[in-house]
Amino acid sequence: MPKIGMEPIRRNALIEATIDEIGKAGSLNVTVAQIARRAGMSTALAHHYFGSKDQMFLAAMRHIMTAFGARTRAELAAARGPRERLNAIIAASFDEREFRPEVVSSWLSFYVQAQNNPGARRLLNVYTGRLHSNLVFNLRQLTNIANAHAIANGVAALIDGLYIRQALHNNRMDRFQTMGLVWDYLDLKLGQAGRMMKDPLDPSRLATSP
Amino acid sequence: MPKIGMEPIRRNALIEATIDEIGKAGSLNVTVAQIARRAGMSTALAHHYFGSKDQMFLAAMRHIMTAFGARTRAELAAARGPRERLNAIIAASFDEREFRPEVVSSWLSFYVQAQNNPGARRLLNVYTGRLHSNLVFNLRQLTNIANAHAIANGVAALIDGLYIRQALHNNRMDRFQTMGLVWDYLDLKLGQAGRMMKDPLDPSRLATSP
Amino acid sequence: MPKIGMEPIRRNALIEATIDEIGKAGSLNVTVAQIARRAGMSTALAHHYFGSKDQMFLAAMRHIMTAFGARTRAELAAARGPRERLNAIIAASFDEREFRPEVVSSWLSFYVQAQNNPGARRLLNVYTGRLHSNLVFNLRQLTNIANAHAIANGVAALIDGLYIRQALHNNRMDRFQTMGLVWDYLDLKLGQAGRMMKDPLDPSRLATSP
Amino acid sequence: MPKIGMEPIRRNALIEATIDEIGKAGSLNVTVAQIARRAGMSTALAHHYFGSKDQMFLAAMRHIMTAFGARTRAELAAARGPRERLNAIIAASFDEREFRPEVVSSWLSFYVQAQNNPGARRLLNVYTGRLHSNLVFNLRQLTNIANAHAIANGVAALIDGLYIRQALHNNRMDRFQTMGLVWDYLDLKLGQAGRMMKDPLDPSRLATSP
DNA sequence: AATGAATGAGCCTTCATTCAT
DNA sequence: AATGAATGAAGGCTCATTCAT
Repeated sequence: MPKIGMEPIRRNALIEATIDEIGKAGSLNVTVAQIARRAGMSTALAHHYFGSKDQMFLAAMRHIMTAFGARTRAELAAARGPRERLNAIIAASFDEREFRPEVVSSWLSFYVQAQNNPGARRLLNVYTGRLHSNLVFNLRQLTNIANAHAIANGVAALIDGLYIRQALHNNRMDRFQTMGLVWDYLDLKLGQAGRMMKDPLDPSRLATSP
Repeated sequence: MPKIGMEPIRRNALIEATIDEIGKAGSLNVTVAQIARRAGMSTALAHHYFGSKDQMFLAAMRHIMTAFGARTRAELAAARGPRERLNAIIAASFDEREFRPEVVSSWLSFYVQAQNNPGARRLLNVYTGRLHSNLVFNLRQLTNIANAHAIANGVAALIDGLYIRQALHNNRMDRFQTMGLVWDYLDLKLGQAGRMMKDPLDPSRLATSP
Repeated sequence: MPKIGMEPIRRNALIEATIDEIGKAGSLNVTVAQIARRAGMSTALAHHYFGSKDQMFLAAMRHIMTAFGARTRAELAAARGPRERLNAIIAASFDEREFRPEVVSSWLSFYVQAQNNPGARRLLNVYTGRLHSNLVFNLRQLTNIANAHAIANGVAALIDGLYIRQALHNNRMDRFQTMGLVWDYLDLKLGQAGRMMKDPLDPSRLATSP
Repeated sequence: MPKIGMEPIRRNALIEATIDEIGKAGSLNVTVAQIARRAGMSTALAHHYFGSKDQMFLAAMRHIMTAFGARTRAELAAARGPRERLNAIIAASFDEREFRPEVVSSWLSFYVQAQNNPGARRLLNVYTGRLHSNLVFNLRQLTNIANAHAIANGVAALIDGLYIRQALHNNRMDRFQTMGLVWDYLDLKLGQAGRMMKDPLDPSRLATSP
C-alpha cells in the first residue's frame, strides 16, 4: 500500500530499528536485513531511504546525539545557578528514557566506531565539544579556568566509564547511584577548588545535592 | 623454512599481530588473512595454531590481561602501605608499555565484545574482579567497607573512561596527567572518607602522594 | 531479469540440477557452485532459496521419494487383485522415467548418506516403511503373516541390489529383465508358500504374470 | 624410534585405519589426518607410504577384496558337490569376520566409488567377475547355461541388496537369516530349474540345506 | 624412518547493494 | 512507494600435499 509522505515514518522506523539491533548485538555487526526486518520493510527500501548501511548508522548516531542535546537543553531550562546546571548536564546523560541497556550499548558501539570512521568522528566531536564547553562554562563560575577544564575532563571520563560499565552490565548501581557518583565527584572537586579559592561551598546547596 | 619448536613463536606472532590489527582497525572487524599476513604466515597456519578466529581473539585478550596482571604484581611489589599500593594498582593500568593507542584500542574492542561473547566475558570478569578486590582490599585499610566498595567503583569507572578516551584520541592528557586524575580522585575520596570517619589524613602520607 | 513468482521455478531447477550433478559425480561430492551453475544461477541465489547445501540435498532426496510415491500410487490404481498390485509396486521402482543411470546413482548416494545423516535417514525410513507395508499388505492376502514379511524383505533386498548394480552399470539386464527377476522371485516364493499352505497357485494367474 | 622393516606394518596399520574410518563415517569423506591419527602416525608418513589418499583408498579396497577371495577359497575347499560349493560361495560373503557394520559400510563406499573412479572400478570388476564365474561354474552343473547366468545375476543382486541393507541397519535379520535368504533363493531357482529340466532335486540335499 | 611445519586451492556461506517491475 | 530477485565480493575454515630436518 504505497502512501505519500511515508519518508519520515520509514526513516524513523529504520533508525529505531538500527539502534535496537545494534544494542541487541552489542556491536555494529548487524545486517541491513535484520534492521529492515525489524523496521517492517525490505532491505531494498532501507537502501532507498538511506543509500547505504553506513548512512543508516550515521543517522542513528545523529538521532541519539540529537536526543541527548534536546534532553540537555530541557534539563538546563529548569536549573538555577551553575551548580544546578552542572547537575542538569550530568542528569541528561543518565535520563531514564535513554539510559537503557540497548541504547547505551548502541551508543558505545558508535563511540568506538568513531575511532576510525570520519563521519562518526565528526558527530562524536560535536557531542564531546558541547559537553565539555557546557561543563566548563558553568564550572568557570565556580572555580578558575584551569580547574574548570580539569574537572570537566574528570566528569566526562567518569560519564564514559559509567556508560561502558552499564553496557557491560558490570554496573551494579542503578541510575540514581550512577548519577550520584558523578555529582559527588563534582562536589568534592568543587569543595577542593573552593578551599583552594578560599571560597567555601554554600552549605545550603550541599544540603540539596544528592 | 620448517623448523622445530615453532609453535610458541608462531602463536606469539599471531597474538601480537591480532592486537595490532584490531588496534589499527579499532574494532574486531579484521580478517584472519590480515592478521596472518602481518604475522608473516598463511591463514591456514593461523588456523592450525588457533583453531578459529575466535580462539585467536581470546588468546589475544588473555595475553593483554596476563600482561596487565604481571604489571600489577610488579608495581605492587615495590609499594609500601595501602595508599602506595592503590597508586600502584592504578599505575599498572597506565603503564607506558601498554597504554599505547593500539593496545588500548584493542583492549576496548575486547571490552565491548564481552557484552555478548561468553568466552570474552569470562576473561573480562576475571580482570574486573581482580581489580575490584585489589582496590577494596587496600581501601579497606583506610576506610569502612561501604566506602571501600564505592570508591573502588568510582576508580574503576574512571579508569575505563580514561581508557576509552585514550582510544578515541579524545584524551588531551598525557600518561601522568591521566594517572594523576585518578590518584587525585582517590585522595579526595579518602580525604572525605577520613573526615567522615573523624580520622584526618596523615599529612606525611599526603606529602608523598602524587 | 527479475520477475515475480520465481521461487518455485528456481527451487525446481536447483533440485533437478542437484540430482543431475550428484548422479554425474556418483557421490555427494559436488559443490554448490556446480549445482548453481547447472541451474543457471549464482551460488548466493541457491543459498537464498535453500539455506544450505544440506537442505538442497534433502530437498532433492525428498523430490525423488515423492516422485516414487506418486508412481506407486499411479501403478496401483490400475492394478486388480493382490498379485497385480505387488507387480505394480515393483514396477514403480523401475519406471522408465526414473530408472535412469543418473537418477539411480543419485538415489544411491542419498541411500548411503542415510547411514549417518539424520535428515536423510528420516526420509529414507519413510520410503522403506511404505514399501514394506505396501508389500506386506498385499502379500498378506496370498500367504501367512510370517511369509509375508520374509518375502517383503527378500523383494526389498532384491530391488536395492538391482538398483546398486544399475548405478554401477554392472547390470547387463534391461528394465524388463530387471523387473522380471523380481516378479519371478515373487512367483517362486508365493508358489512355495502356496504349496506350504496346501493352496496351489491358480494357473490362470500365473499365465498373466510376466 | 625409526626401525627397519616397518613398511609392511605401517601399510597394514594404515589400511585397517582407512577401513575403520570409512566405515565409521559411512562414506569416503574421511581425512588423511583422521586415518593417520588412528593408525598412530603422521599424515606425512601416510603419504610417504601410499603417495596419495587415493592410493590409500585403493589399497584398502584391494585388502577387502583379497580377504574376500581368501575366504571364498577356504570355504570352497571344505565343500563337496556343486550345491555345497554354491552355499560356500554365499557363506564367504557373510563371514562373521567381515560382515560387521563398519566393514560392510566401508565396502559399500568403495562399491559406490567404483561408479566413476577407474582404479576402484577395475578392482570391483575383478570381484564381480570372480563371483559371477564362480557361481556360474557350479550352477552350470545343476542347470542349463541360460538359467545359470540368470540365477547368478539374481544371487549377486540379492547379496548386494542385503549388504546395503546391512550397512544402513535396515536389516533386521542376523547373519544366518541373511544367508538363509540367499540359500533359499537358490533352492527355489534350482528347484524350478530342476522341474524345468525334469530333474527333481535330490531330497537328501534339501534336508541338509538351511 | 619419521614428523612438524607450512601452504595453495577450494568450498560453504554471508551480505551489501542493484535492478526491473 | 515498494519489493522480490539476483549477484559479486569476500571471509572463515579445511585439507591434501610437500619439504626441510
